[in-house]
Amino acid sequence: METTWAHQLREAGLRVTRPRLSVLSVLADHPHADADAIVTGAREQHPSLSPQAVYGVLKAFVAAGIARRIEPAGAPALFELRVGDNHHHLVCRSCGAVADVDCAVGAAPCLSPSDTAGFVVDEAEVVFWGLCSNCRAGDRRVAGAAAPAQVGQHHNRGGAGA
Amino acid sequence: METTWAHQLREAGLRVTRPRLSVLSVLADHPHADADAIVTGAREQHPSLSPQAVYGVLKAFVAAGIARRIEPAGAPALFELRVGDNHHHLVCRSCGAVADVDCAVGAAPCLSPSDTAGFVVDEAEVVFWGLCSNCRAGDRRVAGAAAPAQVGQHHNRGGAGA
DNA sequence: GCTGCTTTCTTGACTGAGTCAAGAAAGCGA
DNA sequence: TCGCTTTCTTGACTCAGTCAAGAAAGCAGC
Repeated sequence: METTWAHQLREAGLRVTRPRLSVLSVLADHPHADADAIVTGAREQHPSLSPQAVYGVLKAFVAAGIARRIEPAGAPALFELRVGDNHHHLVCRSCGAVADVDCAVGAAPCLSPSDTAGFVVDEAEVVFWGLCSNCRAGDRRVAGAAAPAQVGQHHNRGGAGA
Repeated sequence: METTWAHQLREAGLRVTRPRLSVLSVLADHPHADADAIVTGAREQHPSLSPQAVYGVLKAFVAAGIARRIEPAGAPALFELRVGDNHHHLVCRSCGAVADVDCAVGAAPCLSPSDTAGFVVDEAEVVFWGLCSNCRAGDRRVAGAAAPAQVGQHHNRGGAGA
């Protein structure tokens, strides 16, 4: 496994280091982890890892196109390895869980705003807000509680709706 | 004009105060202003206004449904008075300018992800990233710059392109 | 128009996410 | 294995936004 990561890093012109491999494996396990969760996870393999190193690693990954940064309103940035396909996200208002959705309405649907106001659009980012199945069940009791907690691991690739 | 604002505030069950009227008029002039810009603008009418007061006012407005808060990735939150219609936004990667777009593909298109992964979706938020006409003109000189960089502080507000 | 209660604003301290910089450590090519 | 370059560690810092307590202002009733 790590051999694969190492290969990917080299492909991207990055050096292969323990922190980077740790971060990659955390991202593979937790597809929508925030920086803090990544630090925690990566420390299992590399206990001395500093948060700043993780920020640096993530920035390098994003710059190299290995990872993608998503920033749901009101929550810290999340990172995912799935890049290159134009997929979107479902975010739970209650627990902050994030799930992937393949492009919403057909081919590259979202790239067609009705009026571009002179903009040249190169990407459409869609966030679907709602409640995940867990919170729907729980929310009847808790009603509104549960802060924008972190990163449900629940992800599920939608079956290529497009 | 201000009479209208006052009326709207009362309708929403809020007291009519100078800070609130100032913020409302700034929002009317600058449809996608961030908190800082609002403070600056509102101080023209109310020089002693504190940033915290503005945060409080904005929070009250959002809670009352008078204003809406939008948070493009990598930029401070923006506020707009246009609420109640499900419109979306065009954001310029280079200067951070924001323009409104009416709902993208017909009726309430975006509310139909291909696979909801168990989520109950109640809102779809769409952000179109690209370059505004100003930056396209300028960018030919600056070339490669304007990477997925961070939505600089320069907002060019003003009528937001449109 | 005045009084008193309640909401709102001002002041100041604080939190959390993320950045910047300098020196130490580690990776890679020869 | 050597030496150069990149990356990591440590620590200070910025910026957006929140929290709390007391002062000021708005509104309803008289």
